[in-house]
Amino acid sequence: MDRPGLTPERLTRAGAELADEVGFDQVTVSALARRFDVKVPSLYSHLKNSQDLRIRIALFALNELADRVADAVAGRAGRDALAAFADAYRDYAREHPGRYAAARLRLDPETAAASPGVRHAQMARAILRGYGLDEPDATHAVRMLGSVFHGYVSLELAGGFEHSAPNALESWEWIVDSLDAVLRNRSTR
Amino acid sequence: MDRPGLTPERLTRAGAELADEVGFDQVTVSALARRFDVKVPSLYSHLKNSQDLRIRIALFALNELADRVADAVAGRAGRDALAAFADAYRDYAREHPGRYAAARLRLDPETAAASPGVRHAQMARAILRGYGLDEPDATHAVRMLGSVFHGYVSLELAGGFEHSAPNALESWEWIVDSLDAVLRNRSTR
DNA sequence: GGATTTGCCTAAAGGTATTAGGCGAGAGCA
DNA sequence: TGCTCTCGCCTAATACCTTTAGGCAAATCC
Repeated sequence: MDRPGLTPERLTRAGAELADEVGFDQVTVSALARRFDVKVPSLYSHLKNSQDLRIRIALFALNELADRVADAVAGRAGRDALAAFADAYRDYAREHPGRYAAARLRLDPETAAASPGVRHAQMARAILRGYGLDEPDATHAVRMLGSVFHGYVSLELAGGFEHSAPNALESWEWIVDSLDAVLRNRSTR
Repeated sequence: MDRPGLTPERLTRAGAELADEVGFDQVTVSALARRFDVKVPSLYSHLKNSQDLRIRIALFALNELADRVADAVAGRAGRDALAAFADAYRDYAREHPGRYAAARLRLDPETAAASPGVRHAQMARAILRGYGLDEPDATHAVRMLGSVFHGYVSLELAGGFEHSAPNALESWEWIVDSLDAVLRNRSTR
């Protein structure tokens, strides 16, 4: 009787893949057990419960996304950095819609504070340094960028831009341009 | 044996209330049956299934939100109209988080095309008329507004702005100002 | 007033989440 | 080599949600 070698890490990764295939809300302990060809209760030695699984997937996705964004913006500044950040964000969501949905899971404050989510905020601030914004403008700007990126990607993934011209990429570039213009205008320099 | 007088409309409205109380993803046929003090299968004479219930709640919420927005922007133009639109949107989401979540339910294309969602797009376009945008800028702008409003409200409802200064309202106003500035800049007039 | 329709009910099957407890295989030790 | 212990997956069982099939009684219609 071969043991499948379940670990929280393998389960999390498989859960992330499952999310991309069938949607994050279809990620279930049962489906994961089927994927490993084990019985459902076997997973409960490695996972606290169903919500624990979802949180692990969310943290996994946040980390992966933060890595991508960090990589994309490295060595860039100003408009370049903004566009790289934006594209990294959108591309990740398009490649991994289930993981992206997972990354939006509401985390309790302690978990969130210790999560890779803080890396995201730091990177957004780093990009804004190029625009010379003082507080509280910098915070407002971080929130605006987060809102636009998340909002656009959500609407695009939901199919909101599928059946009308112009295509989603054109609007995305127009919007990134607009954000760049706003930030330059807000600059105190 | 008094009959509770179930109808799809009453079930939908009660479902919307339930969503605001316990969250849209906790809205279940069982919970609704409990609320009416009837047995679960009784609801299946009035609802096709669980998904049908969710769709009805989504359409209900979309309609209600469109009414609110229409009311808010009536008689306004330019920056005034934009702010009224934005605030109506945000206020609805804060008052009715469950219904707001319902309104984000992904609808199949036919349902969406016949849904109150089209009213939303029309109202957004109406507001943009005041800014004198030609196509395709107008479409880009509609998408940008939708993204920002939806993104901001999602992040705020998820508690993203709770534990940091400045407060969510200040950022909201800063962002609406920024949008107004962008749109004025994009104007061909 | 009798037939029909309507509206909620019981019964039943299937899926997911979760806990409790069992059993066998491999690790450590003599 | 043989004993013990632990670990990892298993069976059993409970509970809740969804959905279908079919029954029964009250309301409605002629």
